[in-house]
Amino acid sequence: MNSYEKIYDVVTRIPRGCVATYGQVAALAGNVHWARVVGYALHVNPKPGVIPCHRVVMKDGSLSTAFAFGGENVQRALLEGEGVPFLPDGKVDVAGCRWKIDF
DNA sequence: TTAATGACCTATC
DNA sequence: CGATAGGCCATTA
Repeated sequence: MNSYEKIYDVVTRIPRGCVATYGQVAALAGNVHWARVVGYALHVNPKPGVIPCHRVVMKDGSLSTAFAFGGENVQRALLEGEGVPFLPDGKVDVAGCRWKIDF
């Protein structure tokens, strides 16, 4: 589906050391209402290893607690490994690491 | 085609 | 601030 392709493309374009929210990815994909669809697309994750799902977080910076690809701690470790700072709340420092579109 | 599901977001109490 | 309800869209059965 083209919708998924767009979502995957956007997620793959997320630079290392940055995080994007579902809503933002959805907005970049073309529709802000695709927030749920983005989650669904990542849930299918037909291209593991190619799609950095760990860079996609909630609007608040929290990680996906419902269906982490292997555990929230793993996602946190991956992000930390890429240079993404974490807050004591266990959330990503979205305030300083939010993906900024570079046109 | 209809109904149900989902890794969301916003508003309200 | 925590919990609940509703809305949004695409995919699947």
